[in-house]
Amino acid sequence: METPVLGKSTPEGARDYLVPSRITPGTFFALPQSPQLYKQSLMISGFDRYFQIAKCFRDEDLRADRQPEFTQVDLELSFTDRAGVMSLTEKLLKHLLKQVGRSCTIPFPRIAYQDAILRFGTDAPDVRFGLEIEDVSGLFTDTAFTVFKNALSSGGVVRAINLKGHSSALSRKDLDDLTPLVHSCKGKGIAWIRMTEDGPQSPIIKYFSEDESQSLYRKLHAHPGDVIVFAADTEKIVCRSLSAVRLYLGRKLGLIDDTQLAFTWVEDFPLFEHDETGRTASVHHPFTSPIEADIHMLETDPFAVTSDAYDIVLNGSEIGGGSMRIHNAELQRRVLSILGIDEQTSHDTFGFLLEALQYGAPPHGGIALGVDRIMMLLLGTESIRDVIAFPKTQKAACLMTGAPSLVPREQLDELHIESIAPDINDA
RNA sequence: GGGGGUGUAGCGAAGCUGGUUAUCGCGCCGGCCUGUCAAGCCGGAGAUCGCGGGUUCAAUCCCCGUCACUCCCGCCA
Repeated sequence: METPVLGKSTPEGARDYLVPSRITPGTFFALPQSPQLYKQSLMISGFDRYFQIAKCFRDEDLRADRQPEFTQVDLELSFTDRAGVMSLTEKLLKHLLKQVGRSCTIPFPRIAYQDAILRFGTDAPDVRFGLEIEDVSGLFTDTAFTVFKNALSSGGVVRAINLKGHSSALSRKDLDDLTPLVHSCKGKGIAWIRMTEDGPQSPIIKYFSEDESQSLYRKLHAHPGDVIVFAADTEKIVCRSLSAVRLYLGRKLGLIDDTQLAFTWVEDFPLFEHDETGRTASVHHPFTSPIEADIHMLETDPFAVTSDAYDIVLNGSEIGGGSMRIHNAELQRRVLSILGIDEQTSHDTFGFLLEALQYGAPPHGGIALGVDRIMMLLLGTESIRDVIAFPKTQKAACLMTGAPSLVPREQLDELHIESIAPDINDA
């Protein structure tokens, strides 16, 4: 099934690519960030299966694994559930791997979002190696060590990784080299303790009480030959920092088997989060269903509500994500209302969906898999642009054709557009 | 918007602390040889060292600026 590319701009999610309408002055189409609303409409209208190899567009800054136009295998099923989508996806990927002479065992392991964040510091964990993170905040509630004390008293956390048995492989300089890495994650620094036969060596150990040290070693099962690294800050910064440290050291210590394909499901995401301005936003998108058991606390405790969404991760890269969708108009209204999207805006933007839901929609859900990222991982390349013909540069330009480019003023006039950018009309 | 890296022949790279004709591989051109199959041998062309400025007797190398590409943070699923 194919769906339109010229669609409607929606307030949620990434920045849209806009296309001006010549026929209706002053109005714009948006290129799809995903065919989400179309495929749901198809389910509601009675198609029980859908798939599409879909081009998607998101006007955000680029990364090694991200460019603004990309390709998804987009699929949706009615009368299914999370297990149904997961099972289908696993079979699809297994089949795909077979075609290219690789293999995997299904079902894939699953990890809850909160566990992923705690143990790996990220919702896209690379599970090919250990070096897992442990929370040690509880051991330092009354600590004299100001760095930990300040982090904890302002609501932060102290977490650590025990680099078991790697002490001899890590010089003092190696440990000091972690500092700039942590700085790049907005962290203030990183502390470490080296466990030796002659006792712990560390610039910070002198600030710990005997109790603190002992319970720390017990909790982390620390023995001579180990090195413990710490971060203390807000949870977000600690996770980001230790995740970066973990990956860096995993590579440096040669712990990552790059012939391995380690798939993981990440599930039980929260339904909502605070966006940068502190407002309530969808973690996934506004059509994601909460799990049945949490619906009752949507209004009373929205941030505790778990969503029926799932991501699939391969070797530490998110290669797809999906969810069960809301198939009830009333529930959809409640969620939009919690997101602060007023009745009028809901109606103007998603009215067609709300109306369709009213006629009785089947339970449905699906997933979208990132084709470019999967290709990148299967080929072992380091950039998504290695597997895209005519890729965009980091400034989202096409070097070969020179797009984007200036256009003659007449063309703008026809589209009822006037540019405020300097020199734009001199093409 | 912020931080880091890179820019040397068509392509991929080397060039230590500034010092005579900027090096190597692949490719290209010419010749020789050859039962080819990623051939071999000999010879050759090809570089405003991203661009602009500065320091210096002397700059690919140091400094400032600028452009491009790239990695990361913000942003994005």
